[in-house]
Amino acid sequence: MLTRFFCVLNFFSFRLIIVPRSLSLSLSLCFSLFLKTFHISFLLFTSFAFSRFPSTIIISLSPEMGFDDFSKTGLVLGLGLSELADDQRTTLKKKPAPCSSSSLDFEPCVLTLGFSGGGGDTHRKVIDHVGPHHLYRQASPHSSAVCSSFSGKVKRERDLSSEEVELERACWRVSDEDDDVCNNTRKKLRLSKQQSALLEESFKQNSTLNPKQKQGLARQLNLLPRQVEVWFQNRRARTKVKQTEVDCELLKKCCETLTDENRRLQKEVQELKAIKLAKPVYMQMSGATLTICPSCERVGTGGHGGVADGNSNPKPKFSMPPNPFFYNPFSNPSAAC
DNA sequence: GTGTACGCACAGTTTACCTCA
DNA sequence: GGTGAGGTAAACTGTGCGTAC
Repeated sequence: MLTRFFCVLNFFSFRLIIVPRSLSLSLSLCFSLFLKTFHISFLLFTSFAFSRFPSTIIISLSPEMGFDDFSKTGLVLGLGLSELADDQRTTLKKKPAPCSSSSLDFEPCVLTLGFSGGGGDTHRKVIDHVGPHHLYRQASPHSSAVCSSFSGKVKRERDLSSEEVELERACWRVSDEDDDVCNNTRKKLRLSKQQSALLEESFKQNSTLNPKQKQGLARQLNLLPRQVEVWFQNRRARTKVKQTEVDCELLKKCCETLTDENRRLQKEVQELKAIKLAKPVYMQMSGATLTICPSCERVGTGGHGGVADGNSNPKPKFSMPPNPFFYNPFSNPSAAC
């Protein structure tokens, strides 16, 4: 229904305009909160939030203010309802939205709050973006990160039609830096060798940073504290992965050693069983101590020659351990591996 | 004691960028 | 030189935990 009618609703000083959705575009309703001199006027205007389009083009339809007024510095609060294309639905199914509408296939809530900068020096900062199923806290330090909260879901949907590309180009283009905002690209920082070396050095000293250290390091490296924080997080993760790989290799070796040991012991058991069947007299010898030579794996009651040979040797050269021996690779890894 | 807000660390994921066949 | 595969690492998201109020 919304796609077929143009509806204007007046509420006191507010004007709500519902614009028909065209092509694969979606409709969003945006609230603009303008801070003017000592009074606040609310504007309600519509915007198109193209379903395949990460940025929201806001068209001011206020009777009191034109687009120029809108571009003045102020707060912009946008609330959008965007209908999803089929492929987007598929994408979203990967991360099911608890509040998704099954019948309308609307992203139930797209809320943005930010500053609308004026003229050629716009400094917009999206504070929060409430997506269809979660709240994004926008903490990215870059101006290019203004749209980065959209980058996760929306960037996968960047196969825009030519029409939409043209519209995308028409979006806020204020400075070179903000081109990234329009293009919705996430520029990736590449740390210099010096920066990496210093970070590594700091990491060796301490794998975690307190806020003061973080600030100091960031200043020293000419980076943002957030970037230093992220680097340390990723570095810790890499360390853990490496350590896990080392542990895995160790366990593999232990497993191999234990398998060999098990094979040897089973063989030993078989031999003992065979000896028991062949010479049951051993078991009838009172006071005799059954011993095994670990090197030649022969059974005896005393000396290395096996059965006591008549020479009274009070102390056998080898004997079974008094208690069963359970190997623990963790308590004694070096012995087995 | 309980609820809330905040900060931090971590696991997992995404993605820009690089290397190499 | 162009290209795709795979790897690396910066950045992001969600979650859990501790702490202060």
